[in-house]
Formats: sequence, C-alpha cells, structure tokens
Amino acid sequence: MSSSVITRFAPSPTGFLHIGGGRTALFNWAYAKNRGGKMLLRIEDTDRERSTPEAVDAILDGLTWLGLDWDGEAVSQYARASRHREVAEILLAKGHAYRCYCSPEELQAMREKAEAEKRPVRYDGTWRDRDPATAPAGVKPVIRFKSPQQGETVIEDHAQGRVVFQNKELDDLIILRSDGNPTYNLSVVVDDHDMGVTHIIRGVDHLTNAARQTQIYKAMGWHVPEMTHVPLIHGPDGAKLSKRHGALGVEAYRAMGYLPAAMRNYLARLGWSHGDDEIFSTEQMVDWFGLDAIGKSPSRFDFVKLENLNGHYMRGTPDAELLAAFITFLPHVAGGPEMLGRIDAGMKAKLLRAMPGLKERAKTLVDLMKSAQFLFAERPLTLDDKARQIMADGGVAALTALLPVLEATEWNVQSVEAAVKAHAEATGAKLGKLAQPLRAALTGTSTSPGIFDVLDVLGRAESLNRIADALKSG
RNA sequence: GCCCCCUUCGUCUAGUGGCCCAGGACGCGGCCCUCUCACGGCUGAAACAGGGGUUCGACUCCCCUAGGGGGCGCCA
Repeated sequence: MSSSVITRFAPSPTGFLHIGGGRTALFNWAYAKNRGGKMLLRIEDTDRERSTPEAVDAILDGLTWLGLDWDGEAVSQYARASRHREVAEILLAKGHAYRCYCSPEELQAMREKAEAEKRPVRYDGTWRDRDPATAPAGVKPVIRFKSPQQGETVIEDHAQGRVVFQNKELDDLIILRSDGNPTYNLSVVVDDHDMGVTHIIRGVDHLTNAARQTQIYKAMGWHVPEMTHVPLIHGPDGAKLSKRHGALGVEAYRAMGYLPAAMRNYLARLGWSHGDDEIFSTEQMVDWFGLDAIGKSPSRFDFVKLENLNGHYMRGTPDAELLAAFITFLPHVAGGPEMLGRIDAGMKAKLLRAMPGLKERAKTLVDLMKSAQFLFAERPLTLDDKARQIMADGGVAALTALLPVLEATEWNVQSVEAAVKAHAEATGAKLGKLAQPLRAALTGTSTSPGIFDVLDVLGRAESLNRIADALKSG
C-alpha cells in the first residue's frame, strides 16, 4: 500500500474557492480516484494576517458543492509550524541555511536598486558567507535557504515536460521569518513530505516554486514528489482572472443555477481532454483521467459552453432528482427563499408533473425558476407585453369561441388536445392561432411548455378561470 | 528588466512525420420538425501566429521573430 497515490489540494484561506482552485481540486481528486489513492486537504493558513475561518468554511462548502471529497480531516498548516521550525533548524545545522540580518527596508532598497539598474531582482547573498559574529545587535534574523549557485535544477513535469532552471537564477529564499514563523516554500515541502504526498498537482503559477522546493527536498535528502503544473484559466476576454475581474467563487456558479455534475464535466474539459469526448459522467472522467493528457496552454472560461452543457445535464436528470436539486438551489438565489416558502406538497406535485416540459427548455436552474413562474402566479395574472399583444391580435376572439368548447371537455391532456384541435379544424384556424392566446392567458407570457401540458398541470378550474380573467380584462 | 512557459476554427480542444487540402464540441448561418420557446435532425462558413531550417514528406522536430501568460515578497 506504500506505493499508492496520495495527492493533495492546498488552498490558502484568504477568500472564496475560485474556479481555478476548483479545477485544481477536481484534477487532484480525479487522479487520486483513478489510481485508487487518496486526496488530502491542507489549508495553507500560515499567513495569519489574511487567513480567516470564514474563508476556510467557504472553501470546504465549495468543494462539497462540487461533489469533491477528501480523505481524513483537513490539515491546518499553521498548526504544524513547530515542525517547520524544526526542519529549518536542521537545514541550518546541515549548512543548507543561514541567518540573515538584513532588514525589510534594506531588502526593499536592494530590490529597487536592482530594478533601477535593470538587473535581475534577487537577494544578493549578503549574509550567505558573512561571519555571524558580525551580526548587528538587537536585530532578529530570518533564516534563508542556501540555494546552490551552480548547476541546474530540473523539473520533470507531467504537464509542462522537462523544465530547466539555472541555479544562479534562484536566490536564497527566506524559509523562517524573523518572528520565527515558517514561509510557504518551507512549509509546503515539509508538509508534503510528512503527509506522504506522491503527486503534486497545482497551477503553473507555482512552477518557479517547484524548483526552489526541489532544492529543499534535495537538501533534506527527501524524495521529490511527481509534479504536474496545470495552465491557468483566464476570463472570457483572455485577461487574467482576478478578484476584480471575473473571478467568481464556486458558490456564485451555484447561484447562477449550474449543476455540480455539469460543472465537473466543464472544468474537466478545460486543460484536459480524452480524445473527442465532450460529455461524460464523473465515473468516466475518473476512469479516463491521467496527468499526461493535461495541456500546456491557458484556456478561457466560456459561459456559453458551460450553459449548453448544463442544459444537457438538466434534461438528462430524472424529474424527481432535478426537482430536489431545484429545491436545494432556491435558498442561494434572489427570490428563491420566497418561492421555496410556497412549495408545499401540492406545488411539488405540480412541479414534478410540469418538469418534463420545463427542463426541456431550461439551461440553468435559474431558467427553471423563471419558467415555472406561471405555476405560482395568482389570479388575475398580469400579462407581459407580448402576451397582451397576442390577446389584442385576435386572441380575445379566439378564446371567446374556444372557452365553451373547453368547458364541455373532459380534463386530461388527450381529450383537451383533441378538443382544441377539432375546434381549430372546424373553424379553419391554425392551431397556433389558438395555442398562443391560450398560452398568453394561462401563463401571462408568450413562451411555455406545450400548451396542453400547461392546461393539464393547471387543472380545469384554474385554467378556465385564467381564460375568463383574460377575456374580462381584454 | 531577468527567468520559465504557451501559440490549431470566435471559444474549448483532437492531432505525437505521411491516416489531415486538419476531426469533434460550443457559438454562428441555412433547412427540416413545430402550438410558442427550447430540444432534435440535416447542412454550411470558420484554424495549424509569421519567417527560416531538418526531411522524400511537416500541424507535428530545430532556430528566430511577434503576440500572450506565469514568476521574480519576512503572500500563498
């Protein structure tokens, strides 16, 4: 079992789970499942200033909504700080690290000077070889990693291929802050090692870190995990996704009415592919998923395609299941709680009955909410502009003639349909001349599921009354 | 500025030297179905960033240019 795969998703709790993070989690999850391994969850909360418990909750909630689970408890990186310090001390003892007494101001000046002189911005190694005895009094030092100055560090990356960094390009990074707290690159290495992580899958923005981390692994004599750096997801316009530009938390996608299964399918196709397959179940994804089919170029997020995919999933979801999803969705959308409050057993039955016609026309749960509106409407209905136009353009006359026919008809889909069609034939009118006015009167709009289904779901009394209402006000 | 990476239809992508005058999907146009809107079916337009090589033969390999992205914190 020691050879089994262990991946991890390691978000920092400084905000919601954004779409790129969601995909990274999905890839880690899918790979672990594919290999019969485990996916661990580690919260990278060593930045005490910016980490919040609310963000941790939001991330967990986002993952759960996406349908991604993890093995064991979520690990707090901050809780492991003493172990990180211990490793920093070991590195120090082994001569792979040293104390640096430069102040933040000096470092800032160093950076600015380098920038002004158009030189690479790096730590100059001032304290690398200086005698600690010359240390200024009263200054709390940081510990820096003594990075190799010659040779190269190679990453054999499953997505990026072989990436070579010249060691001279990598400066001596701080691994322990002057307040004794570890920094990211140290913590990650220690945790991934201690947690037995075999495969690291994360965004390419970590590629340079991968080189630095590799050096730390080697200095400790530890085995370096397999690496996969996934290209980033950009906004629809190709610009980088950022908090003020299009980056949404996964809960925003929930509020937009997307189904988790559709989300997973869509995200899987961003940067990963399996031949020409576009629509596949999560089981198939797990079955097919592999690191070497991950591409190298960034992709754009395309809402139109997501919407189309979501429509597929909506139509493919059994009515009762979709109704359940709809009900759990309502609390998350504007106007949803109000609608939810009006869903009793009777309304549930109506929704279920109307679902085949409703879901056929909806791309999102928000669409479903809108198109189901007519079931909730109370008499007398307010007609929208198009509906009113239909009534004005002969609708009133058509319904006036049709009403007695309906009143005399047995109420079920078949007989109502037969009656309306017979009436159309008898009067020489096209079915549309009757269906549209009916739709206007019954739903207050010009679009809806098949009109005979509407008649059926609404029931005889309600249907007849709505028609009478429309005739009165028309 | 320095380092690393990327570049196939508008978008997501297939393609690993000949199967490709480049395939699929979304979107877009047309037609059909039709009580509206959708769905569905058929059909059409639409791409190998540019330039050099290598090779009998390049979307596929190499180099250069251009464009794009990522990184360069006592953030993660």
